[in-house]
Amino acid sequence: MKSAMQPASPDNFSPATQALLDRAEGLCTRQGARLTQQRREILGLILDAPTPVGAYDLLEQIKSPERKPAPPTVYRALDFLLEHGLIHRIEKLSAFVACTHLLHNDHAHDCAHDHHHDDMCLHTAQFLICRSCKNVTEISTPAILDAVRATCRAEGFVIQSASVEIEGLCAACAQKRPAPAHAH
Amino acid sequence: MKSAMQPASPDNFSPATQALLDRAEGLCTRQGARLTQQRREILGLILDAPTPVGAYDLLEQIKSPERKPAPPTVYRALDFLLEHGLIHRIEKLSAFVACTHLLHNDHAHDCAHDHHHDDMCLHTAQFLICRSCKNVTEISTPAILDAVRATCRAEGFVIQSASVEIEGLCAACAQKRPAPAHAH
DNA sequence: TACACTATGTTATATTATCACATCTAGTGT
DNA sequence: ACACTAGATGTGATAATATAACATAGTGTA
Repeated sequence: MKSAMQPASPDNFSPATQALLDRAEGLCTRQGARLTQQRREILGLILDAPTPVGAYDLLEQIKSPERKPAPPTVYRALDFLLEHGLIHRIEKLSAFVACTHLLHNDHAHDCAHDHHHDDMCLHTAQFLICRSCKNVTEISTPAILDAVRATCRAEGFVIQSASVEIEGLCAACAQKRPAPAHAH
Repeated sequence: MKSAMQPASPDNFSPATQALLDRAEGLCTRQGARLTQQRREILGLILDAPTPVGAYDLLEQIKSPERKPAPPTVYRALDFLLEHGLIHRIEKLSAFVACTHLLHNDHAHDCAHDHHHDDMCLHTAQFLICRSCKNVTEISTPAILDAVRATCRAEGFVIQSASVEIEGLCAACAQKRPAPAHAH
């Protein structure tokens, strides 16, 4: 009677989440890395969260009567997930979200290298952050990335990573609470 | 004999910096705000720093035998300067830089509203962050901003602020220490 | 088994930022 | 000059985020 409402702690993830975790594991294996239980759990919690999660939120969530992990446990897992492109850090929020490449089942099975290889190696990502509902949407607009690349080429700047964080109101929230047309 | 080498603490700023501070004061006045001594000092230190400065660096710098300010002193000044568009926060570095609009003397005297009004109200900024020499360059590429705006329009997202932070190697450092052409 | 390598546990601490409340100061109106 | 008010600053405590350093345990391989 309660199995459906269990907290998602020690691997009580939904089948959908498990499927994503399995995909992530595949990605890691191909990179010669291991998605351990610990990392899998952290990634699962991030996947299931409706909005970006802070490191200390995760820390609380993985605590149990038997296990009282310390911050490094979480940060190490986060570092791993970041390095392997499974999650992103939203700088403005000091919080973490799953990479959409992982989430989008569209071209499911061998999506492993479906996204542009460039984009991966550049650790590039773009986010729309809603200040009202706290939802964060990862977008992949070639136009923005192209503009960034063009600028860097012009400056002779060698890009290693680029992040675009746009704060404001998402379409849904903008309707409910439209931005005041401020006079000046 | 030592006046030229004094630490830049209690308003020992160069004439050039003083000029910028005066400009900043003008900007504030027009906005009905006051650039107090304290705020002026913090802004001066940021202007004079070669690279972005952390809040606690500033805190150390404004300490003197007579004055031992606490963190809120610095953060309050920083908040003020941010709100009035005189500085930016580099999220990836948790550090602060002067806004280039303030620095560029090109069209000097009444530059107060020279930059696009839009850009100011949007709190928009773009940075090239060199991981080698730590220099940060603020760029103002219309192409990037346009691409961002176009994307948001398409999504129905209302932009309140947007930041683009690009990490890598500046032209100078890229030559000295070229990025390894990594095999895969 | 022995070894090397990776991952995890554990304690302490560093770094960045804010809260809450007291005090002071500058401008305003009388 | 006076009192009033709003903004600015001082002060002490604490919150929130992140890392260092070193010990231990697991995993794959010769």
